[in-house]
Amino acid sequence: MNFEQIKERTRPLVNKVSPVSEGSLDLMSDLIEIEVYEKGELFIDKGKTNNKEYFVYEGVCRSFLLSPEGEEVTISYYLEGGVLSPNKTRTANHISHLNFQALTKLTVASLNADKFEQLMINYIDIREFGNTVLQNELLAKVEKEIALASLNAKERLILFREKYHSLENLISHVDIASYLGITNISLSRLRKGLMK
Amino acid sequence: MNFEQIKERTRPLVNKVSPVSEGSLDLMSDLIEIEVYEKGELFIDKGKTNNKEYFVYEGVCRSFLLSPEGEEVTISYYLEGGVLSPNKTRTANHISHLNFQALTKLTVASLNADKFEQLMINYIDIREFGNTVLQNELLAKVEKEIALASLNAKERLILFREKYHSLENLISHVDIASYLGITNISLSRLRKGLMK
DNA sequence: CTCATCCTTTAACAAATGTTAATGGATACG
DNA sequence: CGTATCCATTAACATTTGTTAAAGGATGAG
Repeated sequence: MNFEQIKERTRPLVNKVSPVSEGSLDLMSDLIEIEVYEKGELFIDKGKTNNKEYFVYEGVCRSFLLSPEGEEVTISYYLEGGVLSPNKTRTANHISHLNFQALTKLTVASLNADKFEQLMINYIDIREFGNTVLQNELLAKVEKEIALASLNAKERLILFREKYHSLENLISHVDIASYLGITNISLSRLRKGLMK
Repeated sequence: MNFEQIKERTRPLVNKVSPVSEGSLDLMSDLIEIEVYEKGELFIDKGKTNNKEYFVYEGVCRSFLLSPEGEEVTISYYLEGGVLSPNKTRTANHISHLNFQALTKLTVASLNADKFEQLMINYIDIREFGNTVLQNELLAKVEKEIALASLNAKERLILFREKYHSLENLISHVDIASYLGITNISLSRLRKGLMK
C-alpha cells in the first residue's frame, strides 16, 4: 500500500472521530505501517512491550484478560474503521496490560506511539483527535460498567446487539459471553428466549 | 490556605502518582483554588459545564450516574490524597457526563483544566504526572470491569474491602451495593455470610 | 425524652444464572 | 466417505441474586 492509498484509507477513519487538516493527515500517514494478522492471532501480549497506536482497516479484534480463575474475559471489541484504545491507556512504561487478538483476518495501521505523541503535542487538531479517541474509549467503558452493574443479562445482550449488530454471527459465543459477564450456556438460553 | 500551605499539601499527593520538579509543583500550585463541600453535596453535575481538575485534600467522594431504570449507579470512589479522573476523560466539550458527590465533608484543590493542559504540553514531568493519573484511572476501570464480569458478588465484596478498607463503615451501603452491582439487600446478606 | 425518619437487617419466596453432563450440528482433515 | 474436533444447544439441578414486606436500630428534631 503506497502513501496515497494509506492516506485515503486513514482519512475517513480519522475524520469520523475528529477531523484534521490535510497537513496533519500527511504527518500521521507518514508514521503508518500496515500489519496483517490471521484469525485467532494475538498481536499485543500482556506483559510485553508495545509502543504503537492502531487503526483498524479491516476485520475485528478484541482486548481480553485472564480472570483470577484463569478464564478469558473479553474487555472490548474493536470494529473495522475504529481506533484501538490509546497506547497510554493500555500500557505502563510501554508494557501492555492487556492482550489483543484478531477475531477475523485483520489489517491494521500501526503508528509509533512516541512519534504520535509528539504530533499531539505540536498540532492542536491531532491532539483533539487523540483526546477524542480517549474520551470515546472512556465513554464506552462507563457505558459497559453501568450495563454490568445495573442491567440483567438479557438487557445486556439486547444492548450488545444494538451496538455490535454483526458480531454475534461472526465470533465465538464464548467470547461474547465473557464480554457480557455470563456463561456461554446462559447466553444460549437468552438467545433462545429472545428469538420469539 | 496560602501558597506555601497549598504547595506542601499538594506535594505528597502529586509525588505519590509521579514526581515533579520543584518548579513544576510551583506552577501547579499557582493554579490551585480550594473548594469545600458538605456531606451529600453534588459538586459536579452531569450535563453541566466543568473545566477543572481536582485533587482530594480531605474526605471521600464518588462519581455516579443514573441507570436506564433511574437508579443511581456508583462508578468510582475517590479517597483522601487521590486525584479525580482527568477532565478530558469525564467531559466532552467541557460538559460533564458524570455526577460527583461529596460523601463526607470534602476539601478539594481545583485547577483550571485548560491551564493545566498547557502545563502538560510544556513540562514533561507534569505531562508524565497527568498521563499516569490517566493510566491509573483506566487500570482501575479494567479491574472493576473484570470483577463485574467474572466474579460473583461475594468475591467482589471481598475485593472491595481490600481496596477500600475504611469505606464500608463510612458511607451508605446503598451506594456500595450499586458500585458492586447488587442490591443493598444482597449486600447485607453477604456481609452476614462473611462475618463468620 | 419521644417521635419521626432513614438505613440496615431479616425472612419468604421468585427469578436469574451457574454447573455438570449429554446431545446435535458444522467443519476440517485424513 | 468417515471421523475427530469444536462449538452451540438443551436438560436437570444447585446456587446466587432479586423482590417484597416487615422489623430492628441509630440518629436528629422538636
